[in-house]
Amino acid sequence: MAAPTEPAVEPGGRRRAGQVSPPGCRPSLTPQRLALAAIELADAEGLAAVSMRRLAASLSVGTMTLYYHVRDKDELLDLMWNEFLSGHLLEEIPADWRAALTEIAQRTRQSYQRHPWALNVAVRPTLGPNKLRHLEQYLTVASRITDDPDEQVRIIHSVSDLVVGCTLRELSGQAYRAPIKHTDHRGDGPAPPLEPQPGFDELVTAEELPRLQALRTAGCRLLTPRFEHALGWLLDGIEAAHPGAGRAHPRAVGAPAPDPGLVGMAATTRMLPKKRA
Amino acid sequence: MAAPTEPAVEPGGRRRAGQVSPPGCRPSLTPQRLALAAIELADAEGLAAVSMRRLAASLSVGTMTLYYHVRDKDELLDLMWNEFLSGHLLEEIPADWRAALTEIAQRTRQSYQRHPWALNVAVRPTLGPNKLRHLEQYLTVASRITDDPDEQVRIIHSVSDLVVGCTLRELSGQAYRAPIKHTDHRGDGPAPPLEPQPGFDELVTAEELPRLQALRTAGCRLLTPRFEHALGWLLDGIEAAHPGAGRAHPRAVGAPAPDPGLVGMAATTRMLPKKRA
DNA sequence: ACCAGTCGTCGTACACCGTACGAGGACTGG
DNA sequence: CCAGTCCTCGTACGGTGTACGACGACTGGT
Repeated sequence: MAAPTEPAVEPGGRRRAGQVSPPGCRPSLTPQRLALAAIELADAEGLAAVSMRRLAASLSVGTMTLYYHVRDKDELLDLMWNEFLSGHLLEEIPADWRAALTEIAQRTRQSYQRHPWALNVAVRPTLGPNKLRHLEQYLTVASRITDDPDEQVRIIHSVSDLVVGCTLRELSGQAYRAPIKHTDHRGDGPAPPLEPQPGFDELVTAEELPRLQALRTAGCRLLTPRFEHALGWLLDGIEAAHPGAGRAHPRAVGAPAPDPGLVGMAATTRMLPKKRA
Repeated sequence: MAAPTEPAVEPGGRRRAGQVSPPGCRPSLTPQRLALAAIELADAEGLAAVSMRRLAASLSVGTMTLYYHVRDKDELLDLMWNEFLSGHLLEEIPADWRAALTEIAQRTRQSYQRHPWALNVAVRPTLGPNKLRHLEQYLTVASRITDDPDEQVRIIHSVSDLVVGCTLRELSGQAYRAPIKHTDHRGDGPAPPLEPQPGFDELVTAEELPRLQALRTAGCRLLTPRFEHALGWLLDGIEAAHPGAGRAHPRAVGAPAPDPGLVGMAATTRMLPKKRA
């Protein structure tokens, strides 16, 4: 309507469509730059610090200027999420599928640990280009295990679900706050000051929670970060379900071992790549 | 200082301590009632609708009244979280440990599906009484697998991590929104309207993402809800690592099967409880 | 040279949020 | 009668996301 050239802006849709920028233009403010600045802010002061005003100020720009490059704050979060996901990508994928899945998983975990705010964004993700690239890497590995596409998806999801769940628990656990008291219990004193594992010791009342009590007396910490065990078990299960999958160093599946704990360790150590293609 | 009786309120600590209520008192407004009303609100209109004003209005009460029963909005969220976790508790725990873990996991999933807002709260959980009860149930099962407390904790975490990760993906996936475009790519047209699996088809550019492209042409949906497979694999791995664990119906671990897909199904169907104690 | 139109920036204003502060009512024990 | 506690709540402050429209710089056509 308004523009003589054809594409430009369609009325109901996005604001700027092409933005291919006639050669000599230096777009000092791009959606990506916004996302990067927002990530810097979130890394430094948490996701709550990422407000449009703060972000604009950190870019020495008016608040409403941001809304020219980004439709919503939601879109800004999507861009942050997409940029964040670039940290999940491997440059090179190991040949052994167990090693490869392990490396992708650990890369993902490191990525989350570097940017803890991403967990809050992860609840509402969009399918961005980096997410697809990440899936592509996962799929590259899964296709070595089976040819069934549905099974590939199941494998991918199971691994990435474990990674996300574990990372979420660990990261949120390290921010544990003062606990709430037993509701349907008479209050037992004015509550002592907090321990390093806050609330755990005070809340476990022994007679109602015998197993937790036993755990406590055994000196077992509830917040153990042993992620490799879980992944090892899952990969063991996947491997057992796909005996035909080519592995560099297959082992006898289900071989009995004297100590159960050592079996878990064995599965874990085996995850390290023993050989490159 | 101010109070003649001893406990009452200590200056630096919580506001009300005992609130044991001399018999005939009907405390029409309790923290739990606040939490329940907030949950009702969140179920109906999402977590964003839970503001102190809206909640107070839904209780026909002044906004600041809430702050007598609750220190923060954070404390309100903690109470909601604790109340939400009561939905994870089983009345009866199956005798078979695989069946028990499966039932706890599925109960947890159902709980999240009923209250999707809980995922946003899950990022910052506190150790409330219901969380402890939930852990206690998990531990009851894990203690049948191994006597090593650390290993028990590892087992519990691996299962619950998988559950949380999977649930998070599923729930956030069913709220997929319009995707963002490839950033470092020339824009390819003004983007068609959205499909039921939004963005997936448009973004997969074939030459850069061959595996995803193959998945797409195979008609494979990316958002498959097959949670049982992942849990089956994980439990297979745990079982293989603990051959001594007493099961009602143990099977030959790692027995080769013709079709890998069917092995997964076999592991899945086996999870159903075959016998009660 | 002029001018229409787009690009990019931004000030103001509005509704909503969490909550600090303090006033005030109801009830209770001395 | 009074002091004290429990409970309620109105007002106000600083924060948020963003709709709206004004404003300058640049550009291509005439």
